[in-house]
Amino acid sequence: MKLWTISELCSELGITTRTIRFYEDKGLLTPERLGANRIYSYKDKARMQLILRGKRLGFALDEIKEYIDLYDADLGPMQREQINFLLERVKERRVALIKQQNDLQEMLRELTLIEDECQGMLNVRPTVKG
Amino acid sequence: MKLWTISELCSELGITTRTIRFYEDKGLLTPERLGANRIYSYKDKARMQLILRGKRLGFALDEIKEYIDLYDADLGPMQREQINFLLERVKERRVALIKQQNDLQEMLRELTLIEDECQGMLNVRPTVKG
DNA sequence: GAAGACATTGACGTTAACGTCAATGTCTTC
DNA sequence: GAAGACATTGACGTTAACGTCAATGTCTTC
Repeated sequence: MKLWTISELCSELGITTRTIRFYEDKGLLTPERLGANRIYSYKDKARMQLILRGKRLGFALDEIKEYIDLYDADLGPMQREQINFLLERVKERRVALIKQQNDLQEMLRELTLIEDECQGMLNVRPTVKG
Repeated sequence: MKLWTISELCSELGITTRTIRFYEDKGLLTPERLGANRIYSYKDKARMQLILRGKRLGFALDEIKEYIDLYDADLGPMQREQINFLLERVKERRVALIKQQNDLQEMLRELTLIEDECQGMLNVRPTVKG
């Protein structure tokens, strides 16, 4: 079972040690310790990847934390009401993500239009002076 | 041809006047003036909507500005080389957006899994005490 | 013409997400 | 055992994206 030091994990993920410690302060992950030193497991790495994906999608760390909380909620000891509550949160998230997906597709369409326009300009005739 | 005052446009877009003035400072839009007062045209509104969409997608104002610059670049007076340069930028953007789209779909898949798991827990049996 | 409603331009404040630097500890290596 | 390499915990600094507040102007309305 593979383990990482902080600098190993950071270089694999392309972030700084400051960042990962900052996330720990914010309660986004809780690595084991070997003495004073942090030791990261595969699970920690996966969690960091979730966080970084959230960032790429433009979420704030608070929102990412909420997502992670949904992600590793333990349904076992939950009451029906709690599960229903969680389900609601999940559905809200889904709605927001689908909105974002629409925005994205719209933007991609626009880029395609611009691209076509550029290609059109380039294909009119190789050079004017001909 | 419809025109807006700053507070009209802001309330339609759900933002504050501070925000729109801030964007103007950053060079993201340049409304007309009637005396000292800003007057917004339909084009300004459309541009603001582009900006807000960019924000929803998690872009920084700098990136949004670059996008807008692509968006209303005037190809007419451009040299072939300039158009090719612009094309490159557009393609870079497209690559980044498609990455983001993949991230989004992955997250949606995960949400679906969580949702199913919740539904599963709820459907086992209505209540335990039966 | 005084009172509101709305606008303007500074300018300083605030929060999130880190960067940076100092002081200190531990572990290997020559 | 001194020198690096890597780690730790503060703590203060920085940047983006606004919020807030003061001073002031203009325009309507009673």
